[in-house]
Amino acid sequence: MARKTGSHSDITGPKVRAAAERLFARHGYAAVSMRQIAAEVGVQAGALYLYTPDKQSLLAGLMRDHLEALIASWKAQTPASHPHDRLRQFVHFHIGYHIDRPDAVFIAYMELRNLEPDRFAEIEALRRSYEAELEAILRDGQAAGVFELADPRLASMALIAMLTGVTNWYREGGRLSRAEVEELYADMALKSVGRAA
Amino acid sequence: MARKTGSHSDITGPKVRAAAERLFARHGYAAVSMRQIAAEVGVQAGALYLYTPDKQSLLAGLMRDHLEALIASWKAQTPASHPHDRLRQFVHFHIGYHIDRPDAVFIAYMELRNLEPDRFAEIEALRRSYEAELEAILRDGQAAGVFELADPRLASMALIAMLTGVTNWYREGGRLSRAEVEELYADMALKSVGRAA
DNA sequence: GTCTATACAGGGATAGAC
DNA sequence: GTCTATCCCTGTATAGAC
Repeated sequence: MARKTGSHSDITGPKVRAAAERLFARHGYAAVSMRQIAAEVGVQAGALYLYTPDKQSLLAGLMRDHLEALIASWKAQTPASHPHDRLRQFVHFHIGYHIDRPDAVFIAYMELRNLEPDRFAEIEALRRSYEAELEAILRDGQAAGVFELADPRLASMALIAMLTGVTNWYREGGRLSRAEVEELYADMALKSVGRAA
Repeated sequence: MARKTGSHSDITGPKVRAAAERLFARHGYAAVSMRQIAAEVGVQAGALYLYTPDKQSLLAGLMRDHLEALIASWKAQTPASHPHDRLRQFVHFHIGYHIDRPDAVFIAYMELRNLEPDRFAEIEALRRSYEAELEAILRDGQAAGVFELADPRLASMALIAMLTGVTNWYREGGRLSRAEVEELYADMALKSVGRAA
């Protein structure tokens, strides 16, 4: 048996981050205290400062890690060759990824205003680089004559908002399965950038 | 000339609400203090309690007033007779109304979690009754054979999210005019519920 | 109606013992 | 690595003078 006391930085660090993520998502960054986070982890408030220089760094770290993992995960997908299939692939990926990480998603989209300018710019750049992936798909499809788009930038904003909104209402075990939800959104997305009905 | 001192409750009350709306939207409810609001208005913190019993009532009041005005304003529109035109009318109304009130919109969608259960239920009911207006349009269009919809409830969620997202990026005097934005969103919305291209 | 003054709880963060 | 203890600030809200 390993001894009960000793170094725990390799386990406590992730626990701190997990607790912060859950609490920030549930109550909002500003409404959560370091003491609450500490209580969730089972340590005293002062001990948190072994794992983060301050509260805001904890928030920024969660956001950065989430967005970097999101982008890396998308780029790891084998790209479908036709814009039509590629868009469908994006919809499935985006919804699936977001449904699985509601807390991280919520924080990354809602707590931006609690970052100081430098950190805000960094996180915002990550977010825009992800959005640019969708915009590229739309532009490719437009160039190939597959999509009918008056404005690819606006269309990418509209679609991202539509897709991300799924996290506001989707519940595991609800009326619609994940696969059904993904299919229905993909159908709407594809129709919205196609030729007028 | 009217005297400089005396009763100001008829003017200070609205100023308190306006300041709270601006600050809550900018920094988040939890991050804004009563002292900050008071400073914006030009009174002491204690004086705010002449206009609200507490901070949360101030928030709930802003939300309720916004949603009630939104719903009343939509119901005051002369309904277009065909589902197709009615949906287009909804898109124009929704975007126009939301672009004009970014602060109120932001608060009503983001600060729900800061309400206690009773107030949450009240505000949430208002929000759902507004969403039901869109869902009704979609169902009517489906029944009339104008729209092709696998699931009107999901489609209404998807469209509301898409439309409301415009407040995240639209800026007065930007690349696209209001009218252009409304048109482009209306086109996408109509295509998304139409027949597959 | 607004003010000053203040009560009292809780915030983030640090120091130093163990 | 975690603890207790604590600093100092800020939070909401109230009391009582004017």
